[in-house]
Amino acid sequence: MDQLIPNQTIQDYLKHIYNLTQNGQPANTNTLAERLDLRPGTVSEMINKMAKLEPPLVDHQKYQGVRLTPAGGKMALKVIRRHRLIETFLVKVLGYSWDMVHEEACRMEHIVSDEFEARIASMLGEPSHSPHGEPIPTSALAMPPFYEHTLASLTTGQYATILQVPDSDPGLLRYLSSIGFTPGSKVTVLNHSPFDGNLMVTVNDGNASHVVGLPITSKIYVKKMDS
Amino acid sequence: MDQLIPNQTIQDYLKHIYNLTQNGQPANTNTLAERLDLRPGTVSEMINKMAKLEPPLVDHQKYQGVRLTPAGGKMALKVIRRHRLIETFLVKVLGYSWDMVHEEACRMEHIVSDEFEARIASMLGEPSHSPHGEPIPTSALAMPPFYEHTLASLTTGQYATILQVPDSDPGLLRYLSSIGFTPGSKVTVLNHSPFDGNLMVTVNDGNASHVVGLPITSKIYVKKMDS
DNA sequence: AATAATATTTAGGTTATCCTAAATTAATTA
DNA sequence: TAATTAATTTAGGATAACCTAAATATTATT
Repeated sequence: MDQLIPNQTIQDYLKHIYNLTQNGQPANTNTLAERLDLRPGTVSEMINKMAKLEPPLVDHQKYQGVRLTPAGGKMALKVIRRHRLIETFLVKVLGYSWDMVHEEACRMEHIVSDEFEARIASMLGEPSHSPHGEPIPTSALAMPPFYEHTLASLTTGQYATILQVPDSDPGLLRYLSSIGFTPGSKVTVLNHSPFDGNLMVTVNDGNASHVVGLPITSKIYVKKMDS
Repeated sequence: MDQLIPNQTIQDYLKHIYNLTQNGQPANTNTLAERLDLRPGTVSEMINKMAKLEPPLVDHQKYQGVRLTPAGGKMALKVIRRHRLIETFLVKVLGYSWDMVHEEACRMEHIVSDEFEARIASMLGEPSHSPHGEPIPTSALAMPPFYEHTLASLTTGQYATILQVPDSDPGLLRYLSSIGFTPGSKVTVLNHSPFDGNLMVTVNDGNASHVVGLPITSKIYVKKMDS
């Protein structure tokens, strides 16, 4: 399996294409370029190269965006598994705070061995989710089902348990933990503002209430509870 | 400190120049090329570039070999510290066998953060030596003194405690542990053969004896005991 | 449907790191 | 010391991954 994994650059492309195609749509060049912090021309070139590898890692017809082939999908899941296992490892074993693990995992994911991956997974008890609640593909590269509902879909009076928060913005993660928004927390919507989408919520039935906007609530996945 | 560390290629040059200049002699291009698995022309070029960085990392006059500058020496020690800390971590925390850690450490040493280095060092109790007995520079980058005597310097009847074995050859490491040659073991020389340098030894006063040649004994450092 | 706006690709160029092979310098031997 | 051998450097090139800017295709708007 190791020898099938291509270089770091391509691994990053695979990860981002995977994320961008989760909605069923192909990933487009510009969005990919933005995520990778590269210029569109560079991405266009590399996509072409990835489509010509043997086996091809992506499906691509000119101007029509890009999708992962089965081979590309496997490799993407392998990288994602490593990333999330490493994040979990850094928090649980080395005591990192959850806002400091993403960057470190982004570097480590490309260079650790299968051995390292297997050892930390075993030490952690084959975890199914990262500290941010992101699902970890199994060692057979099966991805757990995605969560359906975001916090943004709740309305006044409803409550829910937080399942997953976005992992890559340290400032946001520090803010979320400061208001108690961590996987497992129960949030109750005191008020849903229909025009701007803001939610006023309490966490774990506490006294403090917080107003949180759509850019945040639309990226937090929850399990809805009866209300 | 982090921003002073140059890229992976240069880190590897620094490490090898450090090792090759321990005897007081400058490192020469061909030896360096061999260690780095590159062609001499490539090394010559890169040495030149490293000498022109600001601050320069190496001293070099044409045809006269290369030495580290104080800046280069610090960086070399930083990389060596990381390498040996990571080896220790892999053995002590993740349960690797000592023959499997070198390669993994060679990749990890270039990408982990100061944070990672500090956390594993603290978790391990600021270790002074790797599992192979190699000294670990302190966080202030002070290198413990080198060991003076190798196993090859013992003669018939002498005995000694093993302090350090070479870390990078997995096959050799498996052989060494199979005969009990690990740091802390006591070896007694039953016979020293003056022509070929072979030593016949027992380990920890056991029954079995082993004949070990110069290529091995000259790379194992020991503490001589009274004989 | 024609035009304007946007997205994508292509063309030509840069830099880092490697290579081989030729040229040069240093070291060794006759 | 001259000639030979060995080590080192230089010259010229290759490749991967990036860039900018121009060209082209698609999509949206009038």
